[in-house]
Amino acid sequence: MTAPPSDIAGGLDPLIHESSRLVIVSVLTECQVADFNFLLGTTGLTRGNLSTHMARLVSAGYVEETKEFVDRKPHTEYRLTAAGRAAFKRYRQAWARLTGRA
Amino acid sequence: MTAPPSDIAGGLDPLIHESSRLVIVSVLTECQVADFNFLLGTTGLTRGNLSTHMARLVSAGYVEETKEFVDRKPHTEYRLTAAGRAAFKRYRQAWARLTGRA
DNA sequence: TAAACTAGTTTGTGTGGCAAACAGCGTGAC
DNA sequence: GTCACGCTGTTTGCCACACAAACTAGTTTA
Repeated sequence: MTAPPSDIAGGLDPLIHESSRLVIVSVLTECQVADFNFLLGTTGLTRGNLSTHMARLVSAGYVEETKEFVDRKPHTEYRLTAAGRAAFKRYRQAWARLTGRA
Repeated sequence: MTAPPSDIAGGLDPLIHESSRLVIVSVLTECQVADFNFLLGTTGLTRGNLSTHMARLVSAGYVEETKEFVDRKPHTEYRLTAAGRAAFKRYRQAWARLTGRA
C-alpha cells in the first residue's frame, strides 16, 4: 500500500530537501558539531544565506545553536538535535522510496 | 578529491530536485510512457502545476511530449529522453554522494 | 442552443533563496 | 580618543519559481 496521491512527495520534508540545507544537514550528520565558518567553507554559501538557513533549521528544532565568545570574538556552533536526525532519516527513506531505490 | 566548495550542491540538478518534478521523473523512469491524466493521479498535482512542470521538463530536453487526438479529444503523452535519463542518473549519484550514502 | 464536461494552458500571487548592504564588536595605527 | 579595518554574523531588496485559480478550446448531453 502506498501513500495517498496528494501525499506522494509529502514525505520529502521541504525544510531538508532544499539543496543548501540538504548539504548543511548532511555535513552536520557527519560532523556532530560544526561552527559557522566551517559550514561556510563546506557549503560554499555566502554568510547571509548560511545565516538564514541556519535560523530556519534552528526554529524548526532540527538544529541547536550555541553562541559564545572565543578569543573575545563571537562564535556559533551548530549540532543536529534528535528531531533533526530523525527528520533526516525519514527524508532519506522517503527519497529512496520515491526514486525507486527503496 | 571532492568538488570545489561552491559546487557542492551543484550536482543536484534543480530541475530534477524540485519535489514535484522528482516525482514526475521517477514515475516516467518506471513507466516509460505516461499520459497527462495518469501523471495527474500519481503526482497529486493540479492540472496547472502539472502543465507547467511538464513544459519545463520538455523545454530542458529531459522529456518528450506527443500530442494527438484520441476519441476526438486531445491527449498528451510524455516519455523521458536519453538526456533526461542521464540527468536523473547523475542526480541520484550526486544525491547519494552528498547525503553520505555513496 | 445552452449547459456541463474533458483536456490542458495562462495568469496572478506569495513564498523563499540569493547576494549585497548593514551592524556589532574587537584591534591596531596615529 | 578616534578612525580605519577585519571578523562574525544579520537584515534587506530583488528575482525566480511553485502553486492554485481563472481561462481557452473543443466535445458531449439535453
